[in-house]
Amino acid sequence: MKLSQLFTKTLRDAPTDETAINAQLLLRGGFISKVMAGVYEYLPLGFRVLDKIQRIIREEMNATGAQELFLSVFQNKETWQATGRWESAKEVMYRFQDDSGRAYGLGFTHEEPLTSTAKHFIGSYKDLPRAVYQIQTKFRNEPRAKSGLLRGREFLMKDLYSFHTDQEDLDGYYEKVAAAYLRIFDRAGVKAIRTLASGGLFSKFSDEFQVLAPVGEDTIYVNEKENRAVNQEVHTEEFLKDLGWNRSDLKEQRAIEVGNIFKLGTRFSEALGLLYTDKDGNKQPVVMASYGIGPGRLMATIVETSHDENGIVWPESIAPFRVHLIALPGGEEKADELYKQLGDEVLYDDRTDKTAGEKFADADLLGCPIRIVVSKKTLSQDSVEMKMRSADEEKLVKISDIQAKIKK
RNA sequence: CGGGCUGGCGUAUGAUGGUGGUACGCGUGGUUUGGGACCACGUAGACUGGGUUCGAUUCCCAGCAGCCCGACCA
Repeated sequence: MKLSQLFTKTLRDAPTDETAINAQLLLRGGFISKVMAGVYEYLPLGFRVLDKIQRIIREEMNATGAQELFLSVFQNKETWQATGRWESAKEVMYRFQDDSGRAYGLGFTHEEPLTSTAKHFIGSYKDLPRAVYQIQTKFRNEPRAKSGLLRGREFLMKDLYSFHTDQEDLDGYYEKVAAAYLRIFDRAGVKAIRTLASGGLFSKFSDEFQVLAPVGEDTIYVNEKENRAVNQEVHTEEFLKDLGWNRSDLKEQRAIEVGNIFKLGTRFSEALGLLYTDKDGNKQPVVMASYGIGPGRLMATIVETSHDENGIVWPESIAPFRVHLIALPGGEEKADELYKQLGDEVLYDDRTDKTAGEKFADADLLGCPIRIVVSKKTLSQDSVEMKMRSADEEKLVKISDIQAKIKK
């Protein structure tokens, strides 16, 4: 991609009404655009990052045996009434009527519609287990949207749902997904800590995946030896005793919840009549679990945990481009040539009306892992300059060696 | 939902109860280029409603919007 052709531009100053680091840097870089509180658009650079995050998630979800699908945003009242959540969730669910008076909701989660759909296909123990997931826009009437992409009213969610004959089968798959989650966060360049938390409406406990950051909304108590934690909500003497942990071993930290997994039991299957026939011919409710990750929140979390005073430092796996190529005077022709050779993962600053300083500042802000500068100076030594975004030092690399140097 | 702060060109910011500047951006022309260029000309702005006042962008009230703290957070 040539910077001279890019849809967006960078901003020298961050808008003053955003204080969260992720919002400031992503807005300045032109990764996202704000529509209203808690509602953001993903622009080309941001969309590339998001796409890479989603690819990682899809790979790991598919590896657990889950199948991708795509449910509807529109929710019908009757399905939600069956579980009581048309009423109990009315504060978080956007609801409205069309001109004929028919009521609709917008999905903030999909247990109800999916359980309802699953009834068409799951009727026997032979149909179990199954796991399906989607990546979709959710709507949630947040009383207080905040912190850029971290808490929005419209946001992306990867939601996975699994269906099992019994608790034991569910437990096995649940642990498989927990391991997949840790791999996802690791691959995306953040250090997530599996954290015990309360189960909300669904169950006694749930597992959250928390990334330490001052902007985080959660307070967790980290057991560094085990790389586990408990959420403040369940930080009680008797609970810690059950875990065999001492309060003195735990460190209080602020953290961002990037994932959450729940054992749902039979709450939804019973309410909506998702039953299967077991080997003995008896009807049994299907045992379910659900598993969420917010790709946009994850993107924001990465910015919160990986930046410096000049801009974002993207992990290689999810950077919008692998290489940021800069042409300085005298290097234009050679830079054009390199741009054609090096392929799709290059953001090429071919602008002729910008100074070197501005190009460097933009490269730092946009945060691609490898910066390559081509100028008269470097070409006089038959070289280009190469600098990693995460490092301070640059070095000269012979033109003939570039291909090999930027390979993963 | 309770509390606080804020509301001005696209962004940042100065001054101001008396016809609104500056920087960046953007446009045109020219000169430039290794860490946020230079010159000239041009472009573009007071959230909405009410009140006080001879006169309100400025003061007051309400609404709306944004941010922050708290509550809430399948």
